[in-house]
Order: sequence, then structure tokens, then C-alpha cells
Amino acid sequence: MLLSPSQENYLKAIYKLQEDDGIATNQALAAIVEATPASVTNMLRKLTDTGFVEYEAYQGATLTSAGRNQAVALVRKHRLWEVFLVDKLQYDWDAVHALAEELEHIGGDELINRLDAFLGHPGFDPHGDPIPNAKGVVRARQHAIAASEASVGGTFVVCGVKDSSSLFLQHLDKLNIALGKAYTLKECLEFDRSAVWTEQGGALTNVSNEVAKNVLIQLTNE
Amino acid sequence: MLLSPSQENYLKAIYKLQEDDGIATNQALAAIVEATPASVTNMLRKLTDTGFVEYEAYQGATLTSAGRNQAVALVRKHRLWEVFLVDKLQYDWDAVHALAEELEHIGGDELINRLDAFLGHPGFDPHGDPIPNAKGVVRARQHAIAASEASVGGTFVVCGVKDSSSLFLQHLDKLNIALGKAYTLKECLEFDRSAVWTEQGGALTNVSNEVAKNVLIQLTNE
DNA sequence: GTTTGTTTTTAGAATAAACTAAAAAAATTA
DNA sequence: TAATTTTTTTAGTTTATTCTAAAAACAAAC
Repeated sequence: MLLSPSQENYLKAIYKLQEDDGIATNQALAAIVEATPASVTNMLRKLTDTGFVEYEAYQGATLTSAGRNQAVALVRKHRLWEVFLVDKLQYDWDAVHALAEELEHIGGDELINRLDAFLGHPGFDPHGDPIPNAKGVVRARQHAIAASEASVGGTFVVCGVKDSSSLFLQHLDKLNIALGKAYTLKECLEFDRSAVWTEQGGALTNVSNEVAKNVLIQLTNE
Repeated sequence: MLLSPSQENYLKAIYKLQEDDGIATNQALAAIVEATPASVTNMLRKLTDTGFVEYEAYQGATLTSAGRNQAVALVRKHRLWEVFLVDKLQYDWDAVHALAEELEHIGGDELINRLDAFLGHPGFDPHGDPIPNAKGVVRARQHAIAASEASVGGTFVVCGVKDSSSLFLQHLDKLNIALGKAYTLKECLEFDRSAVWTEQGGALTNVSNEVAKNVLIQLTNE
């Protein structure tokens, strides 16, 4: 069964919503695929007919296993292309999403498996999100929590972001926060719930709670 | 002005026909873009309205300079992606056309210029066709003639193909003929106009006239 | 438990790109 | 030149995806 780019985007959107919220409502889907709720109803019909989605009026959409396979394959393609763009073409991590969004619809398994091999079978994309393998298995990020959950004195490594919008990623660039960097949480400021992080080198960074909530970290025992 | 993949394909087709035959007829276009002549008429209208094509009923289509710029940019994208697929992803040269056909519609100048740099600014694609530079300048292949034009005793290097269909390229693979290889034309056989080529190493290859007409060579003075 | 408000669906229409079949123009042949 | 063939265009449909506006269903609040 061959899917159009548009249909693929719907499957990806349903997948994302199911992962995040458990339920894919019509309106949430409309926001993601940038269409009206009426268009979403239409497309869900079609995807139900072709067996990728289960959907009953007013009940929201669920992926069938065929649908989930497609969605995971798309996530894999998206994230591998992002790795390519950052690692090989030197793009900044905040600039790759839109291009990967186009590239993910190209070719089939052959292309993406070759790309995967060329990139050295990376486990994570430039935002720290795990890359499903060729069989569609998504390895969960272990021990990742939001930086806002850390306790004073704790040490951690930045391993991902919750928000991967350009705006947020550029903000992290300005704060000089990047994946893989290690910090100690020095203190939490009562006034605005912002935090002070120190790098190994000693540099101080003031991190707002809004930012900390969207940075994923792994605690280190040291 | 933003063009759809379909519109881009028409521009590329007109460009190709103008280069090869001088004139882009409705029917020839239909064959290339795989549509009916009626659909071609429709699209030529639209492309005329948007200023990429000059077209009057029954007179065939011509690219405006805007149209030619677009077409050359597409050729550049197509050929650079082919280099990527062969050099980096280890595809065979007969397998890359279809994928490049999809990839060429992705992204803009930024992406393709980064890809170009990553590949080391290649001058030719895997079939020996020249790659237009970022300014749209297409360097002509110098001294290239069809292998069928060589004279007995002459030495030459294979530098391209006229036919880049999968079928033909796979045939060349079977004959062990590849770009960059040097041969001497040993003899021409009267009976079926086939030729005998010898490699430096001494290996003999029997080449039909049909094949020789589609292999491009550069004569070497030795 | 009505009323109010939100979400979803229906119904009908728009757009892009393709199609078929028939008419018109151009090219070729007799 | 007239007749025939080929090519191109016109006219009217089709398909996929989207839209708007109105109706229906659901959820919440009084």
C-alpha cells in the first residue's frame, strides 16, 4: 500500500499524539498537520478504509499495527536525515526539522538502511531523540527526566529536549547549552524558580524554569 | 515563485528537449513527464502564466530565462544527489536515477550547496554528465564523441553515456565497461558493425554498434 | 436538566493535476 | 491541391486534498 506524503503526515501526527497524550483528537491533529478539523475527518475516513487507522466518529483516531509500522518508519527516516544534515552537512540542530520533514517522504527501506549504515547506525538524532531501528524497535531513552526535576547539588548530563522548535533550540545555543554537556545544579532561586547551573569548567548559566522543563537530563552519580 | 514537483518536471523536460532536439513538442513532453498531450497543454498554459515558459498554441514550448534557471538548478540537484547515492551510499550507477528524481525536489539552494561542498564539488555525475555550478553554469564536456566514431587503432577513455537507462547501464556492467577506463579500438567487424576493444591489461571486449553509439569517449593521443 | 460552549461532522465548493473523447489545426501523402 | 494522418487543443470529468459554513454531537456550567 502506497501512501501520499499527506497521508504519511497524518499517521505521524496520530503516532505522536498517542505517544504524548494517549489520545489523538481531531483538533490536535488539525493543529499538527496544519489543516482544518473538517479535513482531518475526511482523511481519517480514508486512512480507516485503507487499514492504517481505527476511527469512529467523535472517538478520536488510533493507529492499527500497519499504521504504527508506517509511523515508526517515518520517525526513523526523519531522525536519520536529521543526523545526516547535522553531522555531514554541518547544519545547526535548530535548522534541520523542516528539511527532514521533506526528506522523510523519499524512497523506501533500501535508501534509509543505506543512509543508516553510512551514518554509522546512530542511536539518537541531534535533539537526543532515539532512532527506531530497521525493524521498527524504538529504544527508550533511559533515566531521562526534565532538568526542572533535578535537586540542588545534583550533577547531570543534558541528553535531549522536549521542545525542538527552532526558537527554543536557538535559545539553548545562546545559553551555550548543548547535548552531552555536564552540569551541577548549584541553586534554585525562589523568586522566579530559575536555576543556576555550573559547567565542569566553572562557567555559570542561569536557566529559567520554562527552559529547565524542556531540557532532558540524565543524573550522574558523582 | 514556488513550483510544484510536477511543474519542475515539466521545466526539466522542456530543458532536456531543447538541449537535445532544439524543440520541445507537446508529444515529446508528454512522453517524458508521463502524461497525455492534453495534460501537457494545460500545464504549459500555467507555466506561461507564471513566466517560466513561452508558448503559443501549436508552436511548442520554450523556456524563459527564469525557466532555464529553474531547470538548470534541478539538473544540478539531480546530479549531485546521484553522486551522493553512488559515492556515499554505495548504490550502483544504474539504480540512482529514480531516487534522484525524488530528491531533486527537496529544499532550496542552501541544502544543495551544502551537499555540493560535502561531496567535494564534483564536476560530473556517475554517468559522466557535467554538474552545473551554483551559478547555473554548465561546463561542456570537452572532446566527447560517441565511441562509434572512433577509428581503428585509436585509444580513448570512456567519459560518459548517452543512454542512462538502467537496462543499458547494467549491460555496460556486464561488459565490464565503466567510466574512466582506457581502451584501444582493435578492429571493426564488417558483418555486424561491432568493434573489438582492448584494455590496457589486454582483456578483449566485443562491443556492438548499438552500444558504441551510446558510449561517450575522449580520444587520447598515445 | 436546560442552557451554553466546544468539538466534530456534514454538505457543498475550490484547487491542482490528471484523464477521455471529440474538434481543430498542422503536416504529410497521394 | 485534396485527402489522409498526426498532433494539438478544447470541453468536460475524475481524483486527492483542502476549504468554509452550517448542523449535529458532546461536554460543561449554571
